[in-house]
Amino acid sequence: MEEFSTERLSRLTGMLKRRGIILPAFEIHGGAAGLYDFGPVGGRLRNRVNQTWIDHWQSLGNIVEISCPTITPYSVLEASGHVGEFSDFLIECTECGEASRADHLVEDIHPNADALTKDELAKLIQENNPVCPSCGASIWGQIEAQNLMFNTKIGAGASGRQGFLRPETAQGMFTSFTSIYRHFRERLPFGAIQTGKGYRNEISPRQGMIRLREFNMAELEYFIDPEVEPVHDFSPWSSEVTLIADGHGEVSMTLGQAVDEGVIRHPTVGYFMGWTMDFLISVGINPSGLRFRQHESTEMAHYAQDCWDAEILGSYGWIECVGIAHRGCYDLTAHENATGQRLRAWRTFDEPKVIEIDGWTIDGAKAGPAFRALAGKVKEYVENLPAETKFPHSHNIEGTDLEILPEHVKRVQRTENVNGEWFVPHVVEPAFGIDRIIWHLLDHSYTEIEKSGEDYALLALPEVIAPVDVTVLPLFEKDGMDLLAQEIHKDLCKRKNTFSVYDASGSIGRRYARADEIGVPWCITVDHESLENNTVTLRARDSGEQTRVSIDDLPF
RNA sequence: GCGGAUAUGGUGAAGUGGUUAUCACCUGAGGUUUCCAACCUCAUGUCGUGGGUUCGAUUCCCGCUAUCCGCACCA
Repeated sequence: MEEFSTERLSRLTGMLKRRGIILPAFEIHGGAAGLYDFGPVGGRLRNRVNQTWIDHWQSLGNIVEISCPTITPYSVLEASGHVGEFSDFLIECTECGEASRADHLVEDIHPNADALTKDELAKLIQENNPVCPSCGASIWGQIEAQNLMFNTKIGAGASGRQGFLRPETAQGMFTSFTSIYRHFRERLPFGAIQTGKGYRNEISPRQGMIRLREFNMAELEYFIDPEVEPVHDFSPWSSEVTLIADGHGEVSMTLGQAVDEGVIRHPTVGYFMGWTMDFLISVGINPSGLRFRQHESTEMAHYAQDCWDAEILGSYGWIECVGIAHRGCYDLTAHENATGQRLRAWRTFDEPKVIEIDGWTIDGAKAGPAFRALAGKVKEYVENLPAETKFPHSHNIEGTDLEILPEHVKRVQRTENVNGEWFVPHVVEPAFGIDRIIWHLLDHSYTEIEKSGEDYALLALPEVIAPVDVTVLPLFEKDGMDLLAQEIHKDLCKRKNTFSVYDASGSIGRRYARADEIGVPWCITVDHESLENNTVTLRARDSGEQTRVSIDDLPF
C-alpha cells in the first residue's frame, strides 16, 4: 500500500475536487460543514458502490430491500432510545452562564463518565461540586440534553407533530417487521436491507468525508431465532484476519477459529464479518489496510450485546467504516413496549406441550355483584392462587378486607395442548458508512507513479465500481475517425450497465492520462486502420497494454 | 464546542494601502501530430463573506462562514 502523507492527501483531495468526484457542497454560498457533493464523476461512483452493496447482500438469498422515510416521528426514536442516548449532557454555570459538558466535569472522578445517565451525572456533580472551567465557581444549574439529531416538525402550525431526520436507517426495518415477516412466510432467518441518507447534527464535522452531517448508510437487519444454533460455512475465509478483541488484544486468526474459540461471540456475527470483508475488497479496499475491532463492553452502544467494527487504514489513520452489532432483542422489544403491537415470530415446538391447568377462577354471576368495582382485581388474585386453596379465603385489596366465599369461585381443571410460542427474534446488524468506504477505496486506489520523468496519478478502481466504464477516443478528429468513434460511443452507452465517455480534445497521451486519473478501466482508440477493417485498440488502464479487437467483439 | 493555523481563476502557487492583480498547470477554439500529459496561436476564468479604519482595502482591524491540525464524539 502507498505511504499516506498529508502532501499526498492534499493532492488526492485536489484531484477529487478538480475532476468532480467529491466536492464541498454549496460552495458558492460559502459552503456548509459536514456536507459534500458527489460531482459528475462521483455521482455514478456512489451509485455503483451502493448497488454493489445491495447485490452483495441480496446474494445471501433471504434478503429483501425496503425503503423507508428519512423523516421520522418523535415516538419512533424515543422508543428506539435515540432521543435519550443521542445526546450530550450540558450543564450551565449559574455564575458565568457558560455551558459545559457534564461528563467532562466529572471525568476525573469517574472512569467512564460519558456512559453515565443524566441522573447519575447530576448526582455526581451535586456530590463533588466540580469547578467551572470558565470562571472557577461551583454553582451549577440543571443538566440539559442537547440532541444530536436534526429536529423537524411534521405538518404545519399547532397540529404539527415533532419529528427528526433519521440518524440511522435501521429503525425502518424494525417498524416494518410484521410486513417483512409475512413476506418471508413467517420463517426465520431473514433480513431486510436499506440504503439511504442518515443525518446527525455533529458538533464538529472533521476530516473531509469521515464525519458528515448527512451521509449515505447501508444497513442489514438480519432476524434470527436465538434458540437455533446457526450453521455457517467459514471455509471461504481461510486466511488470517487481524482482530483486536476485547480482552485478547490484537490477534491474527481465521474467522472460523475466532468463532470456535469464542473470540467472536456469535457465529452469524463472524459470518457477516467475512461477508463484509468480501464486499470491501471487491470495491477496492486493500486487505492489508483492513482489520476488525471488538467494542469493549464499556463503549458498546445502548442496544448492542457484541459489536465488531471493520476499520480501514487511510490518510486519517484507522477509521471505523462498518459496525457489525448483535442487537439481541433490544429493538423489537423497545417498539413492542412503546406501541403494544406484537413484533414477534412464532416458534412451533417439535412436540406439542401438554399443560395441566388446575386452579381457580371467579364465578362472574356471583362475584361481580359481591365485589363490584374490585371484581377485576379479585379475579386476577384468585387465578393466581394455588389449587389447594381453601375457601372462604380472606384477602385485602386496596385497603378493603374481602371475604372470598366458595360460591364466588369455580375450580378450573383442564389440559391444554400448546403447539408453540411467540418470541422476539434477535437481530444481527451490519451497518455500513458508504461515504467512509468510498473515501477509503479512493484513498487506496489512488496511485502516484512516475511516467517518462513526470508525476502521474491514476485510480486503480475495480471495474464494478468505476464511474466510467470506457472512454472512446478518435486518434484524430478527422477523416471519419471522429464519426466512427461517436458511433461506437453511442452504441456503448445504450448497453445495459455500461457508461461510455467520448473524448476528442488534446493529444492521445493526454486523454489517456485524463481517463486514468478518474479510474476508467478501458480506453478504445479509433485510428486509420479502424476505418478499413472495423477494428479498434483496447487499452487497459493499469498495464497500458493494447490489444486490437473487432468493434463487434467489444467486451462491454 | 475549545485551542492553533489558513482562505487569491477549475487546481497549485506569487504579490500589493493606489490605474487594467501575476505565474504554471488545467479548460475551450484553431493549427499541427500515425497511440501514452509534445508543440504553435488565441481565448475563458480569481482576491470566501459582512462590517470598520481610509480620499482609496485583495492588503490593516473586527465579526461570520469554510478548510486543516490537536481535544472530544460517531458510521
